[in-house]
Amino acid sequence: MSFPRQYRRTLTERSSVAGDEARAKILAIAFELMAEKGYRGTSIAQVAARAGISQSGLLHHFPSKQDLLIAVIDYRQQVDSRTLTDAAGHPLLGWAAFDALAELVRKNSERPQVVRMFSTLCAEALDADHPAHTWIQGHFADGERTLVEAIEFGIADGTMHPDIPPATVAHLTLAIMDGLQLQWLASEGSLDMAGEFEAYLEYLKITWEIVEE
Amino acid sequence: MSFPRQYRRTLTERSSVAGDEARAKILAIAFELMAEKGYRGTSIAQVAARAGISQSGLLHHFPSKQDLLIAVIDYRQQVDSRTLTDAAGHPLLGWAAFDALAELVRKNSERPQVVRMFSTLCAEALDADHPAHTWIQGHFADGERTLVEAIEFGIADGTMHPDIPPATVAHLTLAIMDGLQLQWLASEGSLDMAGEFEAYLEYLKITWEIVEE
DNA sequence: GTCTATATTTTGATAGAC
DNA sequence: GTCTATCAAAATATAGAC
Repeated sequence: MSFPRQYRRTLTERSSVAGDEARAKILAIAFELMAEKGYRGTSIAQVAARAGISQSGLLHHFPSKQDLLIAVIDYRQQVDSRTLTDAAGHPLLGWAAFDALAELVRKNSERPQVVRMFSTLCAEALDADHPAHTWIQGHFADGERTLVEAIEFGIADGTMHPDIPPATVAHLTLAIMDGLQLQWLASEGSLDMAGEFEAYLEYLKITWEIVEE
Repeated sequence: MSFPRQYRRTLTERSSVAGDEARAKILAIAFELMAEKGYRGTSIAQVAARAGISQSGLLHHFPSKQDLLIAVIDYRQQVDSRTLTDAAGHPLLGWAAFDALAELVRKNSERPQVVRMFSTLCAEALDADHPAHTWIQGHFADGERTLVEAIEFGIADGTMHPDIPPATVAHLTLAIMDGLQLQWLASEGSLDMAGEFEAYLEYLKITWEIVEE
């Protein structure tokens, strides 16, 4: 299949290599800066300066500071997606979901920037006036729902004890992840975040796992 | 015992009622505002306006924005002190320390402002350039040390299983507290933070408590 | 102890040339 | 697509009167 020449031309022009490179560079620097200083602590002038572009040059790609924030959040979303899904895109259920979380924590312990971005923006976005407030509420709600479903499957499955309280274990598990991130960042990486989470998972299995004999 | 008149006079003047009231009002409003918007998101003009005083009037009591932040952190420190100590000021040890934490979580679940202040400033202060960076590092280090000592006492005491890993359990317990706070704030109080922490404590005791027969 | 006035930067954003 | 020039508002802080 081939496009008529005028459409081909349009496509080429819209995604010019130089343009995308500039956009990507701005986005990467905004990500880094907002991870460290938050949305409120980051100015578009700082981002522009580090990206080696003028402030107006930046605003050509992202018309406002909020647009830049949205792009940063979207980028993080992409980086993390499919973590709790299998190769076919189906959600992981039962203990597989918890093992995937342990895998995610291990992955995160090698990218402080991504962890920092979440911890910083998450706390900042607790404020109802923050542009990412809705995002963070959805993030927590999604996390809880996903884990609750995974646990309910584990009960039905016969691999988790029927007395396990799904919502409580979901809350505690997500709390451990977020809380360990704070300690890990504050300790400048000296805390073994992945190891501690795996220890938690081990105790969880001792308490609630049902193993076939 | 009585002071010579000139000293008495000095003491009276230094802590004039009107002055302390203004200071206290400014402090309360700064606390509230920084809890919501963080240090970077709060301007001294906003604090002054809400306190019904001019910007310069505020700066008479707190010479700079940083001084205001330090006062806010000190104030929180006072509110929370003696939580892990008994009436005589001695540290609580063994399971008593964990029970005191559960009590603290229950108390916190009735003062969102205090919780919000910690969660917001904690994340903001992860940045090495933040004026409260040293404070937050000390906060985490203190928390870990206190809990590790409490657990080691419990082992020596014979009330905790000798295989309990003190540092890991300390990290997980503090992580649960901080992580639950984020979820609780994001859910606008609909999550039962105290109940979930007590559930965690129950599992912890099932796993590690040694009960006399 | 509180005020008005002011200085100096920095902020987010726009207009318009190239 | 990137720039310079510019704007209006907001920021922290100081000086000095009362």
